[in-house]
Amino acid sequence: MSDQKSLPITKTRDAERSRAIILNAALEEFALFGLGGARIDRIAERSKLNKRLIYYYFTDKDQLFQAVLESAYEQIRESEKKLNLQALPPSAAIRTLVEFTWNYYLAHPEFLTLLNSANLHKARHIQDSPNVRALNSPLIELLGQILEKGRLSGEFRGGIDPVQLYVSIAALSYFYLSNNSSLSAIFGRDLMTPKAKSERLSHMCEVILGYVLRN
Amino acid sequence: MSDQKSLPITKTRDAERSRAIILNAALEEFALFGLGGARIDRIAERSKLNKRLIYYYFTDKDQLFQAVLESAYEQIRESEKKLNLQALPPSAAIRTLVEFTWNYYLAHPEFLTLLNSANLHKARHIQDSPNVRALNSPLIELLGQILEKGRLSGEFRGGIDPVQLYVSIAALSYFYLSNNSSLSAIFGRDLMTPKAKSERLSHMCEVILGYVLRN
DNA sequence: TGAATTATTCACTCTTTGGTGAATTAAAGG
DNA sequence: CCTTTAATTCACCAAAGAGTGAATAATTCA
Repeated sequence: MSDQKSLPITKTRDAERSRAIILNAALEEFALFGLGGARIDRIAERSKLNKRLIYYYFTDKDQLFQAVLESAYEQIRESEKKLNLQALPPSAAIRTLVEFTWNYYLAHPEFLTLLNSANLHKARHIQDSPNVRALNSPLIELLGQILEKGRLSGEFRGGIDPVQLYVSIAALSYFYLSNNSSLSAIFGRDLMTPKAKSERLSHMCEVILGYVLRN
Repeated sequence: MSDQKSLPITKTRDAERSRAIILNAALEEFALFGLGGARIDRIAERSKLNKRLIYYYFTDKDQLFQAVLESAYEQIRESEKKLNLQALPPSAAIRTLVEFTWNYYLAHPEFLTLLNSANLHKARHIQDSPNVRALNSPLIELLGQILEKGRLSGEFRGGIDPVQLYVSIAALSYFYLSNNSSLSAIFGRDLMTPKAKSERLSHMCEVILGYVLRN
């Protein structure tokens, strides 16, 4: 009935939406190819928006990358908040943190790749971002409290630096997942089967809890 | 006295030498910028050899990268061999391995960056390289023996998977060093001061030994 | 409804980049 | 030596890639 001959589809405009779409497409691209390998033209294709828009919103490739990083950090911090670790007994809190870290990285492999790119560039994009630095992991403080609580109750050993512990917890998951391809190739063993993954999680819990628990 | 006017410096030729120079220049470049960010022209400049030579010896960028990877793996395997862990008592052997890993990564930051690039590309270059895969870490077998020896003497707990342990030992050093820039930025604390490094090493030894030792 | 503003598209450009064909020069072998 | 072979240089290209000026169309606001 309606006359579709000239298709006068008036395209709706929405800056917020476009920005978000671009950010998401860029996240995919950077995660897949790294900062150096990412292509702005491909990000445009992915987002199905005009390339010029990317520059309109983000100025250049580096600032786009920085925005992507900021958004990725916001997301993980957001998830961390929901953990509600202070409510748990110390050892359960630590175990929960190990599991959370593992599951988060598993569900967000882009985060790992992104961080690798950021570090290849000496974290310049993070240093330039007050936003990310402000997110200054409140988790560390919380972890400090948990360790102290555990120590007072006699469960935990004393003298643990929360930063060292946090880094170690992250390290055990991060390295396994980020380097999974090369490790699998070298050991000639698929490290991503359900069984392998579950074994890894158990191992990591044993290592970390074995360390924090007295005895 | 001698007539230097026409500088008839006849350039000596040496395929092996040129190959090695290129490989080294490529290692630097890839380590600095990653596979995607590396520039063949820059590798030519670094090596002070003609760009065409790079293609003459290595065919293309990917094969050059693969050759660099192979060489890097050969080197670390070579160093590992010199450790002579079998001669040590089990717990000393484990501690030595932790220290070696840390020191090697510290002395060869290129190795970390290289591996990150390889993994970004799903370790395609490793899978395509029989050479690297053949280097199939004899360390794992050795580590298995050490664990068994420790278990029999009652020092170590049982049921430890050498691969998991190896991955964890590598992880603790690798993550700290590879992500040092972003971690330093986020925690607002320089993780590469001599003090910080020595604390990290102690921490890692405690974590790993705390895990393997019975009790 | 019309003017001002903001979002989007179009059409380019200037460089860089991986890669190559063919000439040239040194070393090796007879 | 002289010829053959292997190492090195030269000049070049087509494609890709980051980035931009200016036109256009939707929205907002008066």
